[in-house]
Amino acid sequence: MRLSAFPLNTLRETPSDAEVVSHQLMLRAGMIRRLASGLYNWMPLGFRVLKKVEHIVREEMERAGALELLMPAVQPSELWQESGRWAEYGPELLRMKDRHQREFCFGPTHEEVITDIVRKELSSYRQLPVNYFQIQTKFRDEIRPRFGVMRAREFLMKDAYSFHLDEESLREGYRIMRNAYVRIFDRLGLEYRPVSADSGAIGGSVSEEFHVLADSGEDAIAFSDGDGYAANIELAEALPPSSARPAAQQKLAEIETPGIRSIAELTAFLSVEAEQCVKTLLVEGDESALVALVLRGDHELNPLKAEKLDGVAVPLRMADAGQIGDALGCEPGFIGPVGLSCPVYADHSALALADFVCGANRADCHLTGVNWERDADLPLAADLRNVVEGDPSPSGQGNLHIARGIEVGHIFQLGTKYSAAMDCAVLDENGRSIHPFMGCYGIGVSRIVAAAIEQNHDDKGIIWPQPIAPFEVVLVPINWTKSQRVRDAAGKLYTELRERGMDVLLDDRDLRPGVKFADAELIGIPHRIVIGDRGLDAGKFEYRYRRSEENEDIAVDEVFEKLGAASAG
RNA sequence: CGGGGCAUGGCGCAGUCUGGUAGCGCAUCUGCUUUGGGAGCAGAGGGUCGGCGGUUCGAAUCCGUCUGCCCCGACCA
Repeated sequence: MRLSAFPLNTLRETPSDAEVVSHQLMLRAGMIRRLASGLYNWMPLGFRVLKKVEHIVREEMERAGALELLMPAVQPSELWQESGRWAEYGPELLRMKDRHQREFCFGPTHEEVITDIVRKELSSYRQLPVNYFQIQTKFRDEIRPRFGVMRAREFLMKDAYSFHLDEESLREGYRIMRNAYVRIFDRLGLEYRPVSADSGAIGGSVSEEFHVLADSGEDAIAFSDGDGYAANIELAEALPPSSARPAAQQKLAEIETPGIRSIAELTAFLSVEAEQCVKTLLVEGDESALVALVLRGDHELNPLKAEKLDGVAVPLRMADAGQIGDALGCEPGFIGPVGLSCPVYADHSALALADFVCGANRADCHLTGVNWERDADLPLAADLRNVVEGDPSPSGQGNLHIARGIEVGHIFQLGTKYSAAMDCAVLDENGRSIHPFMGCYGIGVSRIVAAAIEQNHDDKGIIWPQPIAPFEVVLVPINWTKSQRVRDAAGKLYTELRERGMDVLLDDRDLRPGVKFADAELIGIPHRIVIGDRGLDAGKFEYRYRRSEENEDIAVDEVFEKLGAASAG
């Protein structure tokens, strides 16, 4: 591509409403333009990247034996009524009516449609297993779209659905998809991790997410330094402390703590460690009005774990100040486990404390020297907290570390939820009708583009991994308009590189070199070759790798070798 | 949905408090000079100041209303 024929609208200034670096750089590089909240135009430069990601995903899906098809983005409500999700799915589902007042939705996912296809098309176990996939625009009406295409409402997704005669076949199909995902993310050139994940309301037993590691990631993941254990922090189990609870030493005392509501304020006020304090959260119960959850002061509640406790309402709802006032006669900020009449769960770590500090269930008062059994009834023990850096791994090997990740893929063993609800059946070898076991496998194609930038950028701009770079190499001729030799040399190199199948960008604009360098760095082209009279005198081009700080003079006939070697590495 | 904020040329902003008919930087266009890290000079184009209504001799500015967008809220015990 000649840049003189490619409108490249780069911005020197950062648009004010872009918060994360990928969003800023995608706007500055002219890859995307916002159309409305959560809706983006993919400009030619950005679309090239999107297509490259899509291409790798498609190739590996096909290699794994999946069959590509295309389902409508708009789906009739009837199918969603059948699965029960028309009612279950909240306002994230964009619903609409056609001119005959029939209800439709813009598909956020396609389990219903694919199940409908399979029940109509397949009738024998001989046709299983099968895996269908599509790469298609999805819409989810996010509460708060943000971070550009990272959390957009409309986005490009690869979704695949497999159908199996039995669970063993499902596990095999899942394993094949998992391997395909590993190949995909390897090929994309990203640092990533597959982690165990919550299968949530969708059901099924096994589910893994693929995360691109980046400090700005919205998810926290925990992984062990002792073995391959890795899990979303939502799921990572916190093991109970190995040491027994120490004996009580202090007496119970009530102290005045006017206006001291948070653990941070309490530790400053009393000069105690957060680890010696306990916080008591009240959540709504499904039978009793409220349920108390007790955590060590330095720990965070894991809402997913709390939701799974008997007696806790789903979804988890924190009690508000009014409910707390009615039940305890005090405000939030002064709650403690002593003398509570509602069901109480305590995290293992909180339960292992002696002589701890907690709220007194009276305004502006806390208790010190509190001990379980002596002062407060022994609560039910549970794992309630998020794991923290250094916790022992639940795998029994090593300690946990916490990293941040961007979820770019999610694979599930679904089971028969949809095939049963929608009565999708085939005959098995005994002539009996069975509901196939299903797996589903998603990849956020457009999100991968943003995630790649989050992981690969510097203060000058994007640094594309070569497999998804919009162009692999940029040629920067110096003094293009005036120097015939530069034009000849650059033109020749451009043609030769293209003949070798490379994506080449020739910056033939009549601009000063500084502008061209800055643009090339901003849009993140991995390889740069500068062609100038100065170098041509010596029979050399100047080569620079995007990640490098230094130039390298290479002989004219070394270019192909250089780029070949660089692309291989 | 609740709280806060913003809306002025393609982008980033000033002007609003204190009403007098719109300005700066970047970008764009023309000419000349310049050509190894976002050039210089000279000139030019582009804005119903988000919409509607009101107050006023006069509104970007004051009042009301609507719309759009952004941020925070889901860990407070």
